[in-house]
Amino acid sequence: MPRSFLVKKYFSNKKPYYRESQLESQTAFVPESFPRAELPTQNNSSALTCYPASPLFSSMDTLPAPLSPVTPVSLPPSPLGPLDLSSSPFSSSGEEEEDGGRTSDPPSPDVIQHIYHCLHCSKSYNSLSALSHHQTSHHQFSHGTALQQTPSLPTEASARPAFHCKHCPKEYTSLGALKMHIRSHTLPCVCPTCGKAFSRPWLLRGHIRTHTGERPFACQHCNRAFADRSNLRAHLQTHSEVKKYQCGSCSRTFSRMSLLHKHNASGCCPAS
DNA sequence: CTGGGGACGGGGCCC
DNA sequence: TGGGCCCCGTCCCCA
Repeated sequence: MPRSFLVKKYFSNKKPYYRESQLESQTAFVPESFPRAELPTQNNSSALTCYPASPLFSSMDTLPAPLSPVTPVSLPPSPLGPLDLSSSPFSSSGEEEEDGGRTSDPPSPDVIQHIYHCLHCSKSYNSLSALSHHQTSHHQFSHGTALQQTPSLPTEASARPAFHCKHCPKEYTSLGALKMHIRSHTLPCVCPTCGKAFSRPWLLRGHIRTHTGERPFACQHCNRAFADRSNLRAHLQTHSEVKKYQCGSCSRTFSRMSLLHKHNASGCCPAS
């Protein structure tokens, strides 16, 4: 089960897998559908090239105190109006970095959109007033019901803000989560050896181990060592009599979820 | 086909 | 608030 607690996934869960052939073509691992995720290439020859403070996020860091979408008063048309992410280096021209202070450019509400969801139904609105207007219909309706556990009058607190990613359909309940997610599109951390880009520095460090051969995670039970802690954890399962993932039908255990899935797919548990 | 390893993505937690 | 790390998970490859 994915641990995507905060994200709604509307499309395939298939994750990008970067083949060796893609590594050879350094542009291949930047999905073309995300044109902003262009790799900074000029500094690739430097030691460890990572751009955690890319102008994109600098822009986001300079956000005014986040205007809560549930603020009951004077909600601007775009809660993130001053935010201009279009001036990121991932836009068509990095020269537009200097554009950060310009006010002529409209904000980019398509980068981060605040959507006000009705808690009573699935409808969404881009303004609190529209949501409030809509929710009056629920208010009127609830008067005729016996439901008393929730306030019949819609409150601002019931308007749940959502932060939408421009690059994909995902939405998040916090700006921080969205910013973290956006890194998976911008891929600011670039391997100096092969040019492969990663969303986070520690992912890059793990990748660099594939070049250096470093394996800091040693198994206590055998002489194997791993570059990745998760792989060590999976390996430790092989030393266990009773493995972590158990078939619900035959009680057979497996070291990995994927093996259990394969087992189920093979027909042991057709019902489940 | 199965089991295991390699590589990596991503959200949550902690500092 | 952001970075580092943890944990869980997936996908692919190979023996």
